[in-house]
Amino acid sequence: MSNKYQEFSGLNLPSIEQAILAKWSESQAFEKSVELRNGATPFVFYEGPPSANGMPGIHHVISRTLKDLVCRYKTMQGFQVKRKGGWDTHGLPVELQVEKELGITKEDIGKKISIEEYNQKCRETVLRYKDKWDELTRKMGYWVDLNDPYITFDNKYIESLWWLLKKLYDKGLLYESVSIQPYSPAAGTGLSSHELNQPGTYKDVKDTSAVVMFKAVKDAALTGSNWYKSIDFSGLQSDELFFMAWTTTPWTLPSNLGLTVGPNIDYVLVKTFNPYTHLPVNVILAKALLGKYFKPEGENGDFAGYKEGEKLLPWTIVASFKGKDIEGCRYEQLLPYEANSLEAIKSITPSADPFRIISGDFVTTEDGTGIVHTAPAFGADDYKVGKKFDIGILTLVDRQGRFVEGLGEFSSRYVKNYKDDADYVDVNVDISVKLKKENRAFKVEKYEHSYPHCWRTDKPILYYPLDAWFIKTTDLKDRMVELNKTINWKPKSTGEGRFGNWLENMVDWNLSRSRYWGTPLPVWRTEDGEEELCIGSVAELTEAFDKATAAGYNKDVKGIVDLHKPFVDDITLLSASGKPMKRVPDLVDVWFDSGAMPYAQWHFPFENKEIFAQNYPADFIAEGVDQTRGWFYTLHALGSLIKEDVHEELKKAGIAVNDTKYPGLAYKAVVSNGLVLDKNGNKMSKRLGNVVNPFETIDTFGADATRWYLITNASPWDNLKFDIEGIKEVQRKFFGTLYNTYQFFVLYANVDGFAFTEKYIPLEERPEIDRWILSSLNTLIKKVTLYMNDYEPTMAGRAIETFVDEHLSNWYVRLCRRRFWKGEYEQDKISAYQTLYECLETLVKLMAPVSPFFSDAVFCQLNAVTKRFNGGSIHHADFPVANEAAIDTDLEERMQLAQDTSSLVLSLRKKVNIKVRQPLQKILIPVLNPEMKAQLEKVADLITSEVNVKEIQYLTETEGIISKKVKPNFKVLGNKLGAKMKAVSAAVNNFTQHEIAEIEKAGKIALSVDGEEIVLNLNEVDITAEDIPGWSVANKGTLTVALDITLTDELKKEGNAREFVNRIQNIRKESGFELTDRIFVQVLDNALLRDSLTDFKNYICAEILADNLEYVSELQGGIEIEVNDTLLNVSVNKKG
RNA sequence: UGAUGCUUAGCUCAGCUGGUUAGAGCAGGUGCCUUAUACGCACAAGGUCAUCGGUUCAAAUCCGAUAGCAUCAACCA
Repeated sequence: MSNKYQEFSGLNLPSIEQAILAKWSESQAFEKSVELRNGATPFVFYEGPPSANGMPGIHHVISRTLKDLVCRYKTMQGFQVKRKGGWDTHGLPVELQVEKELGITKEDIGKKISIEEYNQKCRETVLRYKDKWDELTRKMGYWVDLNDPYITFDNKYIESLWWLLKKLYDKGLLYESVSIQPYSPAAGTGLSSHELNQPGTYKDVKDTSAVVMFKAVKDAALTGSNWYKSIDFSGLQSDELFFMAWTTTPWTLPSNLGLTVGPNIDYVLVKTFNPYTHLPVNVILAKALLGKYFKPEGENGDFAGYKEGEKLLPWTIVASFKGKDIEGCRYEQLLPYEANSLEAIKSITPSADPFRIISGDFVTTEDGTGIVHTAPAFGADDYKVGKKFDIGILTLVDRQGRFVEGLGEFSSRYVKNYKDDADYVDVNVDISVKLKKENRAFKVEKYEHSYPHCWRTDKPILYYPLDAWFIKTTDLKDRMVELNKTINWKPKSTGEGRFGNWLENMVDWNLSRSRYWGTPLPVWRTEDGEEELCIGSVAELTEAFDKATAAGYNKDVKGIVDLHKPFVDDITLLSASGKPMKRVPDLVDVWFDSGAMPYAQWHFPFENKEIFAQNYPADFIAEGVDQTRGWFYTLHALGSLIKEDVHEELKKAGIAVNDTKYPGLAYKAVVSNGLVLDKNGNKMSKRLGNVVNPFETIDTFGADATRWYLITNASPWDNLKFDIEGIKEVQRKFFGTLYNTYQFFVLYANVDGFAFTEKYIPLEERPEIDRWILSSLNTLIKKVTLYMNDYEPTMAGRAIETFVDEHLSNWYVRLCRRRFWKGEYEQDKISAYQTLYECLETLVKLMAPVSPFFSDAVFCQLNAVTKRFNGGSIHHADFPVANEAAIDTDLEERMQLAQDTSSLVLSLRKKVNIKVRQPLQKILIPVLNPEMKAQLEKVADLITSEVNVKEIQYLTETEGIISKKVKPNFKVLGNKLGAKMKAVSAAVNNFTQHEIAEIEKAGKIALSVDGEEIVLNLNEVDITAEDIPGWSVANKGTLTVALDITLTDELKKEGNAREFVNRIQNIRKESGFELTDRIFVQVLDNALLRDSLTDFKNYICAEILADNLEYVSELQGGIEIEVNDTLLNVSVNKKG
């Protein structure tokens, strides 16, 4: 083992990473990092399963970086973090891809290709890019266990899902019902929301819309109501009242069963004329929408003189009332036929009580009339409100999109032109015409709106009642809302806002999908639907199967091999009464697959109950924000739904269960990261060609730089504008700086043989600057730990960046350089080495979670010499813990003061064009209080050497020398004075130097504002030194610095000497001399510089390691150099 | 259409419970190679804090409206 630190041969992150990757795999570093924490408190992480049927993109890198860094951090903190990987394998995208590749459509399945072959194809396709995913996982340094991943198509996985479904079924939480879903009559199929979200499905179309009039029935409820009694019928056109409702789909009118009003919306009764029939009518509509139908100039118009053809409708408001006042009123059916007779309605829904005014919150006064025509079969809202008020349901359109028989002249007509019939006559127009004629239409017009179309047939879809299976999530709503409050959401607003609202407005989970490749719903049913059986395990199925087989069924079925279609569909089971049962055709939503992963990944409850018990719930999960209503929801919903069953199973296994440990929560903390956009803020898409290839990025810039960039550029939950330039900057600025600092350390540590073998020098024996950087370092540890615990890696990373750049590299190392190469190897030097070593070692540990490669490389190279840590990788080490005793805030403050002072002096020098190499005599600093002076005195040496001045002069008694500025301390005074603040502020700003001196001396001053005497105390104003007349002054905050720019001959000479040294050093370097080579120098005598060189000869010789400096009158082969505008001939030679 | 979030320098981002010179980095500008680093350092310049209104002595910050962008949900009379 070498006792020399290994130097990097240039900063090449990708090649460093390759070496580290090789080492990791050879030493099984990941596995070891988990094993080392055996017996430690587990920190549970769930991997959201990616789908490997597509290529991974850069957005996967950010979410996986986030997951990885949390897991690595927690591991370093002493937790055991197992990370079981997983693959999402079912679902529509897989099917669509297979169909595309085979060139088939859904209709061909079961015809051109058997379901068995089709599903086989899906199974093959689904892990197509697994290799690519594995490669990315490896290269980006994502530590996840891919040796034993959960795979959602696995029989065991499906069996766990069946167990869950059975539990829900037994509790009555799994039920079949009708739901209103997008349906394409042209294609004869329901559409998933995914299909509805394909680009181009929403098109602007012009449809015939109608405002129709429903005639109120004067029954007891109506005439007995308060609002009816309030109407003065003497002024009315007639005693007929009409409710006006608007529709863009007149074909739904025969199926009308109710009218919905907003309970708190204001409605009015208006007397007027029907613009088509010109008959006098009284209509009811929302007050806010009057303007849509009536012109202001028609109000209280000439009723008597109104005749046909008159453009202006006279109208008068007769009465006003709220929606809730008319709730329950009845109206006459608009278009009565056989098919929608009350008998027909009752035959479907015996309890139905249709043709009433009902109320719903979804009603708005944005458009229409504020009264919504309600046909429960053809709208989700309609269905819901219809069900609530039990008005029945009529589906007078068949699955081809045709009216059913029994609708008179409309029977059998297509409600939209689904067949591309050139002679198609729009039935909506005919219905409108009929209503016009019957004095039942008030306004008919073409209305343009966007309407969804089937992506396959391009025909308009309609909303249609279809059978579907649901999970009754609404039953558990309160629990889910309560539990959500205990989840640590990052960012918080997503949990409270987006997710919280989603929970508040939750509807039952529509679970079923009419597809082929997915988890089958384990429900078997007799043909008449009377008997049903839900299967909860393979054992149950086997038993039932055997029973049915014994009864003579399943002759051609081999047995239970695969829980997918078509195999399970071939299985016939026997009902309790001995009838055959077939499986219902539905599959379950793939979101159920992923939401069930906490259980199914361990094949719970069939196996691994102890493992499950230790790994539930998750301490942390992270995915894209698009998963809020996806995975985050399904995990949460299932956690709530299945709580008691989980308790029961764990108890059975003798595992202690309580609500604190298993509250029915699937995860305790969740980070939802934003999207990755291109550098212009556009979404990345293949079409635009702005997709960033993660492999290229990592190969070119390294995973560390990429990860660091992704994490520090923006908070994970903000959208990230991905710009390659940003990665380059990170590489240069951050990794470059750290690299140089390491190389610097190694350069000298190798010379001196520093191996941290000397005993740790106590802080109080170290110089100020060492104590300062160690104080800052420990402050940094505190900050980083706090941020990391709060899932704020961005803040953590930025804090590390600042430390490396501003504190360590550009202050500590810069100021301490001499200590490393000058002098003997004794206490001060060792102190410097120990300090810098500690900084480097701690830093790489702090950054290890985010940049796992470079940190490990540096750490191992440091450790190879010092062997302070007994282990193979930084990821096996413990995260640094801050040493409070090392933190000295006063010290950090005064070092800041030194940095600020230096910066001000440099600024002044630049202003007057005097370079730093030219020494100056002094700077003046007005000190406002003794503390400030004391602080400055401690760092005076640092400042003077840094800015090359001889001394600092402190100004305490300042009246007359410097001019001061005073301003009110708004925070303090604002509270005290309130409204008088403005006047006082003006007065204070006008203080003379004398008044400022007075308040400083007396500690208070009285002033008269608006005739009132107000006493100001010293602590209520901020006094700063602003200017020193005749001096060059700069200030920052309360710090003011003046620079004496007088150049005496002495100073000039010294400046020349320094310039000369600089030139000689350059020559040394150019000549390739070793650092320790002694030289001798000859200078061709020059009158202008002679004094400078003689006076500072000793200094010069010491600096340039010259044994002698000779003045000669003649010089051959010399080099011409320029020293402050004077040319000089010198020769520099190595000695010996 | 709704919910949520965002809008601060040319670009990427800070700015805590309101307090008076709104901060960094990059790019651009100027100047600097003192034995770590020119892939660097220093300095200076860059702003109607999206717009309008309100609350307040005081608003980038709190409230309301508008516009634009984004995500999700929906598109319904």
